[in-house]
Amino acid sequence: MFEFQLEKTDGAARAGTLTLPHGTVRTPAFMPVGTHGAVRGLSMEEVRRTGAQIVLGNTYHLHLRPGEEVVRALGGLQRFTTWNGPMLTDSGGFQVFSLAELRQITEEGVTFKSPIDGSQRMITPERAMEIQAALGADIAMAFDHVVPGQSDHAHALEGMERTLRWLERCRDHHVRLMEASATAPQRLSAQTLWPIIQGGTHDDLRLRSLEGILEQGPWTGIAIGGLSVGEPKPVMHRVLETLQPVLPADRPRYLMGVGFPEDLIEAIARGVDLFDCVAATRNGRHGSAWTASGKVNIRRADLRLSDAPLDADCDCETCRGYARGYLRHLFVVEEMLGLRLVSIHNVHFLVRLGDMARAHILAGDYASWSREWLQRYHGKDL
RNA sequence: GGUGGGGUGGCCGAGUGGCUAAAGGCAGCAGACUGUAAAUCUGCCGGGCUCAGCCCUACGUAGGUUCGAAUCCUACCCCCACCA
Repeated sequence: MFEFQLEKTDGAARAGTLTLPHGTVRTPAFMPVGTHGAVRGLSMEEVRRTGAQIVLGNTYHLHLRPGEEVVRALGGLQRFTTWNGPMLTDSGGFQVFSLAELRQITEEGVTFKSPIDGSQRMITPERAMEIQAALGADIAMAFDHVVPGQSDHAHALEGMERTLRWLERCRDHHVRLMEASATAPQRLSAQTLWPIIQGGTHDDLRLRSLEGILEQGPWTGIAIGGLSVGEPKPVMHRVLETLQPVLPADRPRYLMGVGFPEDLIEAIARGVDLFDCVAATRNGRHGSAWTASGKVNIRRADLRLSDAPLDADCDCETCRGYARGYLRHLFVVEEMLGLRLVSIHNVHFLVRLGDMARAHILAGDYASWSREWLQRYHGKDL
């Protein structure tokens, strides 16, 4: 039920198929982020039409609202959201990083001051597993401790070791929950747990993190966390290169929170199979669109009379039907359709990028194709 | 015709003698965003230059008082309200 078949490698790049209870995912693949159980601005029907194969949800946010028991009562996240396909929930570990001012870390877990009503919420590794079990996604993520990209060795070590200790608790509790769930009346489908490599920008810590993870058991997939959190791109590339040869080849690798189109291209070249990132939808809402020839700010004045689609090479709903001049107009008048249309395009753009990469890995020409792709992308901004 | 209120940068709107090229907002222009506290945030926004500075032009119009005026005085023009 949690199988990964590696179909082809091309250099370090890989094409595979991940089989999950709710469907299969052909990799490399971009996973749109649906924090609150919705990919911001899009209907699940629209998400499907972008070609997305798997969608994320977030433990922290869904725990606060509507509460995991509500989701469980309504049939689990897949049914609740009408996505009905493969899903993955993030553990709330990223909020340890992004809500740094509102939380306190102890060995037991993390206390968050809810930005919604100010109430104190404790998330422990065990709680993160319980919440995710109730949400019922195919893949649950371990509760980790993300440190900023510029963290020194000592701080990165602290986060990495804590993540490792928490992983053990996550794993033990997850096993218990799955056993209990097998006989429970409100049984949701099986769920797998993925560990997360931490260690900041320090290669030795990254390797120790992976080593510790592999000691704790066989996993159906492994995630790389704590990247693109403020460190320079070449540093991220170096960390991926360090991990690539020692990661188990027969397991999918998920680079968390990445990324921009160029990041996908570079990370795929370094052996990554799965991605997620909020940039597609956030930038979409902010009027920034990705195209084959670079980034376009759709509010730009010189697009006023443009009759061209956002991206001439794109076959998404937005590009098939709408001109840049009209999209610009929608942003200028703050019509919400504009936010949605550019978000749809951006999500489709990354999904399609994954598809194209896969095709070229299968064809064995990923290196030359990606070089040309990057050249065109960085060439000029219009 | 009378009485009262008011005319400030593209728009709205602070400002009653120097610290005012003039608060703030809007509009406009440009940019940022990476496991979503984000349909958000940042910068520019009278003109010109040999630009951390300098020079023009500016607070209805014209004149005056003053070392110095968007701010005080006089006249005129226009707008609003009420009364005839």
